[in-house]
Amino acid sequence: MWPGTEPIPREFFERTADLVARDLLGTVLVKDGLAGMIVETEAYLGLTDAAAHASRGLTKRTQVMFGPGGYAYVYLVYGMHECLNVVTGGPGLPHCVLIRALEPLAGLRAGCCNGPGKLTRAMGITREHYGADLCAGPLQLRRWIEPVPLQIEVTPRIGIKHNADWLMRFVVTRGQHARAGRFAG
DNA sequence: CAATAGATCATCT
DNA sequence: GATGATCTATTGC
Repeated sequence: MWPGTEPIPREFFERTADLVARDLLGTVLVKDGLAGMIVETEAYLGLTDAAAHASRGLTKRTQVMFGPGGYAYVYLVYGMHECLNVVTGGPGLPHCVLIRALEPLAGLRAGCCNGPGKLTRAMGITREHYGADLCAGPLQLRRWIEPVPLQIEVTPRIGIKHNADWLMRFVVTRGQHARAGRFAG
């Protein structure tokens, strides 16, 4: 399944969130028969970033971010939407990357994944996936064995109040369709 | 087409 | 008790 891709090693995630957020563009999120390519991410820089949940310290909700990278941080926003994040940084560096949009590759309808709350609903991701290992397992991130050329835009993050001028949002503006045919049939 | 309002609840103060 | 890393429908130009 998922030809042309491979699992992502944990070292990939154990870097600062800005680097991982950029490099996650073009990678593939898979679950059951569903797959989507990540085309929009945001970096949250832990204790040094007032916009990050982890900036207020270790709580029951944020604890997964204080552990090793490559695990899922899923939480509920606005009482109705779940958001999927990837833990990055590593122990002692509680960074994470919010997955904001996917380009459908398999089993997903067009327009279903252009938003952090929508993509979790489309893929059936809930708080039950809190702490799930994204390097291996049913909910998994995979990268292309052959690199994908992408044009990337960097902008401020959406919907936050603190550090609203930080350029920590990464968006694919070109190239996202380059590999879509691989999963088509 | 742009702006605004309402839904709805876990988490933290 | 207030708030929020959202989405959708509705209102107003």
